[in-house]
Amino acid sequence: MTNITKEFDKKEAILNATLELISKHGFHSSPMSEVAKQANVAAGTIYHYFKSKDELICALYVSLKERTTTQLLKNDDASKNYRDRIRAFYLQNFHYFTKNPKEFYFLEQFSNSPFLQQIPKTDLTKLEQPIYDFLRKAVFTQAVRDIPPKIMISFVMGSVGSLIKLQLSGEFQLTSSDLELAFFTCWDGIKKQ
Amino acid sequence: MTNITKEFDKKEAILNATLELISKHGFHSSPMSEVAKQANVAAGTIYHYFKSKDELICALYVSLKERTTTQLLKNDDASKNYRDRIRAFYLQNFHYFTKNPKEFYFLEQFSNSPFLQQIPKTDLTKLEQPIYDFLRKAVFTQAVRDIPPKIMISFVMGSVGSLIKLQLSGEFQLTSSDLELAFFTCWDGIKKQ
Amino acid sequence: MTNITKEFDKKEAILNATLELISKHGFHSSPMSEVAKQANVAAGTIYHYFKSKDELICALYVSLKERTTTQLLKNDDASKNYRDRIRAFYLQNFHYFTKNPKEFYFLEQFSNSPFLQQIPKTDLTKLEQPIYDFLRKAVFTQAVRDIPPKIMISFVMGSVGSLIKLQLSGEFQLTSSDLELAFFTCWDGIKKQ
Amino acid sequence: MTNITKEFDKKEAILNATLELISKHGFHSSPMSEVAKQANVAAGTIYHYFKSKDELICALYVSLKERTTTQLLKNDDASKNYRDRIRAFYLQNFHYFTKNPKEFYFLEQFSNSPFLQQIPKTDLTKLEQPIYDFLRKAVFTQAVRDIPPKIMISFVMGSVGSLIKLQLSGEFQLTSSDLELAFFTCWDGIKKQ
DNA sequence: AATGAATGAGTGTTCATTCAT
DNA sequence: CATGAATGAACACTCATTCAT
Repeated sequence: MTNITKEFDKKEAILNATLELISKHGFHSSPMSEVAKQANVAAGTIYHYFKSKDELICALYVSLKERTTTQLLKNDDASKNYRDRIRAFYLQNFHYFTKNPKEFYFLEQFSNSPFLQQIPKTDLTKLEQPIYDFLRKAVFTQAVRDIPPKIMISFVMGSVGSLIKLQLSGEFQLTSSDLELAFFTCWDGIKKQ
Repeated sequence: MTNITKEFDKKEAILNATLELISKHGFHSSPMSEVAKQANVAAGTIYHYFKSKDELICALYVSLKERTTTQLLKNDDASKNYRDRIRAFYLQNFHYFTKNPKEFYFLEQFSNSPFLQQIPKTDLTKLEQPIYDFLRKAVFTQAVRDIPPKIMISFVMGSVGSLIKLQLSGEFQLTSSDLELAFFTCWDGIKKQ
Repeated sequence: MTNITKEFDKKEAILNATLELISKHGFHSSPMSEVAKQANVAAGTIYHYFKSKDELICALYVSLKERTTTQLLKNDDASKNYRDRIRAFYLQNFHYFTKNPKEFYFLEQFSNSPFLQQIPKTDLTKLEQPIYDFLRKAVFTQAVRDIPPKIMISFVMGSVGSLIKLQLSGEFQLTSSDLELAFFTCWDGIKKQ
Repeated sequence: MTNITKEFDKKEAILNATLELISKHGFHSSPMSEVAKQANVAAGTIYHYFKSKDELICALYVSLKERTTTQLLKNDDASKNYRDRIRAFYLQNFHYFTKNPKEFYFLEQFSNSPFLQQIPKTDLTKLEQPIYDFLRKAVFTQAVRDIPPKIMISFVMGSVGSLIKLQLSGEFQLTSSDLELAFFTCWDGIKKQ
């Protein structure tokens, strides 16, 4: 048990160190030796858990994507109407990432980089499935505007992602009523007209 | 004149080569030696025009940002109403970047990377000024919903950017009616309610 | 023990290689790649032991300075009179460096170069302390002419250094009686008049 | 005439710039491009006057050596006795170089570097001839101790050179009586005993 | 499993030198 | 004569990865 825990700790420590460094310094400027230092392990140890730097980075992406997806939907209450459910999702999205900027920065960097192509399409689909299902169902149950689900998702995620960037950039501090207003703007676009 | 043209050509060739490589392979995996090869110049020549790799990349960002900003607004017709003007901007945005994916990929990578912090805030403000002015005026003239301009811009740019990514990802080909629908979704969110 | 020896050997090998090359070819014309080759290590290995080329060169200077200072005084016999002690020091100086010309060439090059300024003053003082103490005591005990010790040291070291250069230049082979004569010349200058 | 003057000026400017840079930064860290900038000429222009960097550096050495040799002997008065003539030479040596530290630093760096080997032996001999002759004659006329002239010169030049270094190092400011004392020390060593 | 010294290919950059103008 | 853009070999240094311990 101790060993398993230790191993777990070590792998986790490496992933955390990678997140820490890449979110701050980018893929380049995050050498494995620094990751090792930050994780308090030897450089060689990383290669017990990950075949290469690329694989480490991709593993971190997958792991974060799973975690954040769960987090974004964790307050979802299927008994409520879609307006409230989407509102909760929208606000949770904003709050989770503004409270966890490292994860946001890493995910943004990754998904805008050629690294993304290293993740098999099927894996990507699976990772995005929960959110995709959530919003697609809203479309299919005619709770929102009749529009291809992919476009709907793209619209919602793009607008809230952009809002998070605005907040994290520090050039504009959103109040809770700003946030409410932002949600209205989104909702008024996607609701059944 | 010949000299000016030549110099211009060489600097331009380096910038183009950088765009080509980084949009495809990322900042890492785009060594200066490859940039030189692609631009048909000697490695050392790059350093006549740019002090370092970082500066080259930043210069490319500024140059692209200026060009694309102009492009996005080039069809703007102040005599029309804001709905039509914003629609034209929205569609032009989509068309320009889906036709110039390299520029889109580069700009996305750059603005999600720590490189962005190397651009002075004042320069960034200046670069975004035209689009900021355009949309802010829409708010101030009460042509659209009364919402902080920064949030409005973030909303519009985020949603269209996300749409461009969807199209470029290849997983969904938007028809022109899809696009029209997407604009409605955006417009219905931001119009005066 | 094996590890310690090995590590010691490698660091030592790098320092020796550096001495070899710089004494022969100067700071420029002694690339790190050549140092690596000469030391039978990989180029990168040098950077395990030294942060940069400058630091390697400075470390070599300090190490040589310590070693040679010890060597120059190793035959000193405090029970003898100062004339004999200084004579022994003078001759030992000549013999040590004419037998170890690489060390002489390196030290001369270094201490006449801007590199010297990279060594903190306090470190320099400490390195020169043993010889300074030796000659200063000769002044203070009134064994030699009453003259500021710094000037005395400068005089003695300058004259013997110059003699070593003459010998190493190959344009004049000093016999042992030449050497004795040279010491007389020095001694007659510094002795109590 | 204008052209000749100009050319002269330019060559001189290049030599001065080289002296300036190398005395301060060493051979390495004195790139030709900097020399050109400092001399207010184009990089290519240097190659009209000097075949290569090495040749430029050697030419500077020869030129400085000629100039300084003349300077060191310029106050020599053959009508005086050798004690006074050597004293004048000794003091002039000290004063000239403490007032022209760049020349001292350059000459020291050069003559302790492998560059020296690029100067043909015969040229070196010729350059040192005036001083050699001066001191050799003192030996031959039995004005000073009977000692091989080479050793005598080496002794005198070494001791005064070392004194100059002491002064320029800033760690000891010699008063004029210190200087006088230093000369006594030298003279008492070389005078007829 | 874990280490971290060692590797060496590869990187960004420099700089002596050339040559078209 | 003079320029300075252009060259590209060479340099200092980095860093993902390996492997003996």
